[in-house]
Amino acid sequence: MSEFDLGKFEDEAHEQWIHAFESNPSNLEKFYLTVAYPYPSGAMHVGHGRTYIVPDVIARFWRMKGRQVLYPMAFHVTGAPVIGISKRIANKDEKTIRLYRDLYKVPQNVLDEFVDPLTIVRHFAGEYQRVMTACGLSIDWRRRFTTVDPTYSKFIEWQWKHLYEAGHVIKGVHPVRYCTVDENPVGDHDLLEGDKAEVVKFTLVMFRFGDAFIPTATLRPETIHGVTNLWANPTVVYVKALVDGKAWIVSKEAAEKLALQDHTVEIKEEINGKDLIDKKVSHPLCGEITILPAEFVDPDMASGLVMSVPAHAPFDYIALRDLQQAGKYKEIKPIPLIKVEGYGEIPAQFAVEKAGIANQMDSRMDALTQEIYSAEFSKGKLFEKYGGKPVRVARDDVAALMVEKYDSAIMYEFDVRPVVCRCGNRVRVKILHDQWFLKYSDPIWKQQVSDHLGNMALVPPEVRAEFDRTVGWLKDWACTRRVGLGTRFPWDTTQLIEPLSDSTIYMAYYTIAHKIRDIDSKLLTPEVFDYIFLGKKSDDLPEKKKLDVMRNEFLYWYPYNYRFSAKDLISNHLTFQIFHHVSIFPKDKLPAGMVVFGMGLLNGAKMSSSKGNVFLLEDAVAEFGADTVRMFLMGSAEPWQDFDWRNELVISTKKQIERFYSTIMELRNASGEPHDIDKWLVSRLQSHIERTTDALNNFQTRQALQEAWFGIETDLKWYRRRLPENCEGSHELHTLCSVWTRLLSPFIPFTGEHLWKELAGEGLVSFAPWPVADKKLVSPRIELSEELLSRTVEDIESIMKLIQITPKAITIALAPEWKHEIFRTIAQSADRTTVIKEIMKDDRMKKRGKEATDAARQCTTLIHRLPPQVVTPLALEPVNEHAVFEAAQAFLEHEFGVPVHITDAEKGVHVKAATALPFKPAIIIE
RNA sequence: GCGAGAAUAUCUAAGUGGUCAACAGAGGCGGACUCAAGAUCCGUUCGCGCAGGCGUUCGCAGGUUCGACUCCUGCUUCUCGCACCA
Repeated sequence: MSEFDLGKFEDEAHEQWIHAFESNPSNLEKFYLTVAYPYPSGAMHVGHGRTYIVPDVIARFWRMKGRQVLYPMAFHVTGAPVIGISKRIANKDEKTIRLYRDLYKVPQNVLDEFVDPLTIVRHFAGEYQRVMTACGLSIDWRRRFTTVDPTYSKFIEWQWKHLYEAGHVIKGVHPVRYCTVDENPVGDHDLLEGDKAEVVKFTLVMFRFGDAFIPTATLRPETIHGVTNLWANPTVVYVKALVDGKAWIVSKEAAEKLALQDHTVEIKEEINGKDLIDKKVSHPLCGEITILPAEFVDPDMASGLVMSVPAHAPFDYIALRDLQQAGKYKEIKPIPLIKVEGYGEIPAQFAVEKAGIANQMDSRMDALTQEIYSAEFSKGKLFEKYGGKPVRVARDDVAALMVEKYDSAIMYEFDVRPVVCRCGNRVRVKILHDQWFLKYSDPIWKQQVSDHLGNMALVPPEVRAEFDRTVGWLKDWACTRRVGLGTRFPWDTTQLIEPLSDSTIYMAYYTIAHKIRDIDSKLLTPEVFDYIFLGKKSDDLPEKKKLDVMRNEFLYWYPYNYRFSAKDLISNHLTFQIFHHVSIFPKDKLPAGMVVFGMGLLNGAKMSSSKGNVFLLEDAVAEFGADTVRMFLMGSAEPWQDFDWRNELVISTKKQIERFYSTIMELRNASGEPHDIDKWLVSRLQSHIERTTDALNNFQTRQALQEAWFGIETDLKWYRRRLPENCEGSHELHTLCSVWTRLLSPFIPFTGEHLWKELAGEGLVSFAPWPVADKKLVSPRIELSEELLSRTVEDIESIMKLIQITPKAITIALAPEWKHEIFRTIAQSADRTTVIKEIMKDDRMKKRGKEATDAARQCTTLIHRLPPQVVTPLALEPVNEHAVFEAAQAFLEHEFGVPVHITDAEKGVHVKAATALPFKPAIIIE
């Protein structure tokens, strides 16, 4: 007999699986599932493991159910991250090198090559395939591709041609985070600081100052009527600059920013902040006012100069109050212009005084400012003399008016600062021209997506709300980039197609990925793809025969049945791909379903490569075995729940597999004659088959394992206990071994293959038929009898534990027929509260008096306590309790080591016998 | 702040109106086996109880109901997303 050796099982299986999962169109019904392909910039950890093992278990399940299953894999290598990584490695950045050398264990000679970004993704793509294979993923690797393959680029170009023709691709202007040193837009992952910063749109209110303008930046242009002064910082150096030909006075920083935002800026002279103080400026909407000094004015905030509305801005109010308390500018009074319920005449004053704020350094100032802004925006109304409009309306009206008539401009700025690039430089807002967008805001397109989403199977169903919301909320998506790897944008080849936008319909590409390689990418015109995917015929298509083969592959496999992905992709990728599908493919080729996963934790903390809190998948497989890793990941939580990897739990999973293995090895040769209890075991097995199948149909890997593993194991324990002494199991057990091995093999395929051979199964277990429950083998009566017996055994045990005497004999007293009658009447009645009265109308019961009412009351309680699957059959037909216990007498005597008597409760053996009820005999221990 | 979910015993976690002191697993404790360890098996794991029982529990506070872990309202805490990017 061979030892339990996962490593050996793995070697054996790999040898047999080499080309086993390559999948071609056939006569069988297909099942096509895909999972979001990885961006291979580092090594796989156990969290990735689950992402790809869940679909594998499902793939293996459907394969055994007789479907032609396709599970393909590719690598997403477009985008910017590896560019940054290779730069950092070239710059000998310690942190990056440590991550790759020590955590990901990249050999030095390979690491040296990483200065070229493509080698990084190529290296890890190879690693991914190796580790995925080690995990036993049943992938058709012939279809592997990367998103920079020339043929793939042609496919993307074809897709974009359609999107463009459908009017979904539009050109626009877009403010981005921009690093002036790198001369590139900056993504989230390239920020040292300020990753939460948002770009906000300020209105520059232009105050006339001699021959120049002083622009002040504000989010609240409607408050212009309440401006009492400007604020300038006396310690800051300002500049006079020609902006688009007009003289502006702004901070030095602001001049730089404006140059990035569609303005020509020519600096003429420097002006010290203190020279501006007490100077007069004017604006048509508020007249002449004075520039006052304030230290809180930040030269790096927008224009570096602000207008002061002390009636409505707490900062302005306090700054003015401070100056006035020092005896200056006493003549300036706050000018209220907005009425807002609950904030008195002058909201800023009201709020500051209510909060008891002493000076501008108070930490509550920001919160207070926010509070007043929100209150005024949601409930405030301008005074009648200023138009009387609600603030939310007036704000946009005034802004538009100012731009139109009073020389105002727009300036973009971050709401949180500083924002710092990884290179150490400050990030600015730059307006990009020639920016292309996917018009996800298009209501017609949205509607098509919503309509189709309604037809899709979403797992778990709760995610539907989030999808619906995402579709409603999506705005236009900037879909071109200036840096990174990827396909050139057809209408502006200096730009690249953005990485999320080139990954929306690649599931269709898998169907032809292994064939299209044979065709020179130069021949891959849009007409070629039109033919393959849409069936549009056109003249002189190249390589027509090959195209027909691909057309057939596509028609066979598409649409995919299920797409798997982690839940964080709902708000982008998973929704994008529906947009693109509905735009390009006909209705019968639109995706059928999606399964959304939870996230992974490691020892209770979030997994994160950068924090070093990861456990590499390869190490896990080497340490515990692939089957152990698979079974643990599938069994610890359902796919959509978050899971937690803990080594000690994984170890016990390994023991379970070992126990399963040795049980099968032990049982497979049993050859005894069948006993009654075999019928019970076989009957129970059918329901385990059914429940495991149901669970996997619903992607519930945990539920399936509970049934297929613990469910069967528990029954087997009872079976062995019930087996007569000196009896080995019957040959029925061989069937059980075969069924059990097949039920578990999607989870533990390596052990499965090995055992399948030991059981002399035909071919590979990976392709063996999935067990089907046989209704003929289900016998509810036997299960019910066994239930009665096991409940009685439990009762005896619990009594024995309590009374702590050494028993000499046990008597089981069975309830008389009239109690069964009462039980049935109650169990069948709709209203269990009044049924007692009905029963007592019967003369036979009346004669028994209190004894009968007591029995009725006890039966009611009992019926409530028993599970419905017990009560329902009992209501129709009682169990022959005599027969059950007499057949089990030897078993009971063996269990308890004393003589067991079975008798009728009414034979007067003991007072306790009176407590006997149907399905709950009285127990007398002496 | 906005949107989507979640909260159950030591931990993971099942449970959508009476099958519930609450499936299952892990861990702990006790025992059997053993020279010993591991593995395996058995028992126990809210409190009380020398007869199969009783009491108090499922984030917090209320409510609906004959009856609530399950339904409703409010609160608290946690996770995910909120975009120019994998």
